Amino acid sequence: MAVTIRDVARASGVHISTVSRTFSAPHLVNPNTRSRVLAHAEELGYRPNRAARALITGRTYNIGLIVADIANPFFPPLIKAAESQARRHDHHIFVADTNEDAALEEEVVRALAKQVDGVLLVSPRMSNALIEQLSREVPLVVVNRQIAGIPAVVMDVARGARIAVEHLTSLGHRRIALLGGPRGSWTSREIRRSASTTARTASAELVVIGPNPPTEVGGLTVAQDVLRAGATAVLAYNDLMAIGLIEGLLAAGARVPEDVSVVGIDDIMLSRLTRPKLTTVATPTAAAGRAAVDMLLAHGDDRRTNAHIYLQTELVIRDSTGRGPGPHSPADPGDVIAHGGVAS
Amino acid sequence: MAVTIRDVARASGVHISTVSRTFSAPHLVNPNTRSRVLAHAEELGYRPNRAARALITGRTYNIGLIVADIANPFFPPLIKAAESQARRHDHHIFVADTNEDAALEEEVVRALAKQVDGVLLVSPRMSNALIEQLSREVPLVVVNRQIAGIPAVVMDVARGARIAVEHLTSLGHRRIALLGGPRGSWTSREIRRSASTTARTASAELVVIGPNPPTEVGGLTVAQDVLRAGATAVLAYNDLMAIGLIEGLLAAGARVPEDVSVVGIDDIMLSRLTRPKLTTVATPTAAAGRAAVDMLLAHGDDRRTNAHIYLQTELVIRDSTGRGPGPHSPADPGDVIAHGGVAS
DNA sequence: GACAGTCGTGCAACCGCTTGCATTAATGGC
DNA sequence: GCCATTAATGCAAGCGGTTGCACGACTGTC
Repeated sequence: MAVTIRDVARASGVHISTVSRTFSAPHLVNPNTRSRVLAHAEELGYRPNRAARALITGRTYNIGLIVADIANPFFPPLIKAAESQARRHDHHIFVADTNEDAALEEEVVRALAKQVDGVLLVSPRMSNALIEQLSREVPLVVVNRQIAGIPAVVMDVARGARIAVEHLTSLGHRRIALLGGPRGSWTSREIRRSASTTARTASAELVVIGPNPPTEVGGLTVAQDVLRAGATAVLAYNDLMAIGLIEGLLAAGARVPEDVSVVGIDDIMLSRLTRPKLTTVATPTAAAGRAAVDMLLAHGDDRRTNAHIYLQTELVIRDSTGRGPGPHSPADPGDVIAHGGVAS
Repeated sequence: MAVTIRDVARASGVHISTVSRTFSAPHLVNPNTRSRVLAHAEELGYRPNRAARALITGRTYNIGLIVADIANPFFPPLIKAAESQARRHDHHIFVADTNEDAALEEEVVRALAKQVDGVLLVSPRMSNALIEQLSREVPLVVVNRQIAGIPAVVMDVARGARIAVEHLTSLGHRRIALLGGPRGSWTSREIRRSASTTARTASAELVVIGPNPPTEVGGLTVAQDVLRAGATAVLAYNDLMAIGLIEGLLAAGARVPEDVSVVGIDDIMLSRLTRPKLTTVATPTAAAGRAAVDMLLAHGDDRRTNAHIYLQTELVIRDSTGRGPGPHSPADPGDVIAHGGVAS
């Protein structure tokens, strides 16, 4: 049915190895022969069968991309960027969704391992030990996680959280709630660590609420907890939770930002469109997707490198944050950036 | 490096064909042998190489999923549902993004054709003729398009558009703008056709503006055109455009819905969160993703079937629509449904 | 004109697995 | 106790490519 290398060879009157070389080692074949073969290949609509090629070369030209939840708006820009970058290098992308389930992550990596050149693990929920083990079975690049010996692309959320908390304390907030993310999230731990340190430095209190599911509902359901805790400002694990929280706060009769200030993280598209518009820490998701693909393709088979790429985050101040009860200091304009560049 | 069928055969003391049958035709092997082989396979961490299997069986257990724009919030729920349904049947999903480019669609289908069992073409921008031609090279299921002989999953946007326009005319709107979608979109044509007929029946005027890019910016930039056209109500090709339009209208000093009513299509997550909350036609995207996968797996190799699955759409009335200048009739409560079920 | 070097091509093994056929052993009917 | 079945396994070809090696035809050198 499908046209194979043999059909092209027959049509061109050469051996299949010559056809093969025409595509994978053109310099080895006589220019005349080459153009004749190419003409026949074109005419017949021949495309090399990648699976067959992979069988012998070991390179599939496929990449696995594993995310916790495709429908979480944080991921699509990353997926899109990764896919486009991969295709630029003639690779295809398998996308898999693990529903925030660590066990499923492992299973999917294993299932994909044989048919990809590597796997991009975005915001994994697995343990470090398991990731290290898997990286022995298939080249891995993790995004939003730091593990010694595993190539990684990390967005500097620690800095983002610091600046967000500084923003809040400078507005006079003295009691800040932190909405934690899902269990197993490295990012969530980083945020917590950094926010905690920063709050202490500014002699503000940090009340941690969580872990929570990283969704709108996750934010909505803790609105009461936030009010009960007496916090006048909140830093949420991500924008979705922040937006859900705002909904919950408004429903409970609290005003945002007059009564409670809310800061999200990620700067998803949504955040510009809600009312009030969300103040948030922008993370360069598209850049992360591209960088992760580049890293995977660059490192190829030499696993266990210490290459880490750091991407900068920035505070985008919109309408969901305002004055708190305490004295406020003038904001440092250097930290406020409207549109983000990327540093490595 | 990787463990192959030979390693398992050696460990179990049987021929590789017995190992092969243990996995692909278990009834042909003695239960004792089978469990011994399975034990050794498990111990060694053996997983059959799918590429090698595909080479001989012709089945890859992979599916291609091609969308115009992963970052457009309409698609992720569909991708997520398709991926999960595919995995339920032990298939993996290649996701490709074509940036709304018809030529790229063709290229991607061809590139993927050899390594998938079929391709899901979601909201394709290609011509029917090209789709028919491609369907001869690889099994195809189209979503949101009707082509004779090609299996399809279509959301009944015609009915959705009809009910949306009826909603507007019953509120007293007599001059309605329709924001068209991208060139090549079957859905856009369906909406236009249906809206046009419905408007005529209600003796309202329909002003078509477009084609437009199906994005927030696409809606934002035509706000002036809408006002200039003197329309008091708008039906947009999708929610993203509707939301952009509302932004544009508000920026231009028009109130929504007091001065202009706006209806979107899709009911993306965003639409519940903007202010005003968007009235929109809900399309069952997740169900479409599942149905498309089921269809592809069911039809297998018998291309050219006429199987079409129709999914129902529903009007969700929120806050972006209100009274128009003309006389209004009471809304038909039967058409107003808050949460959607799915019919086939 | 003999010889070494280069270039272009063919040959055949092989990647990991499936599968039709052959082979062997065990079973049951008479 | 013999023969026909049936069950379980082995054998080997082949899926569509790639690649090390061998070989023949030129080329240039002395």
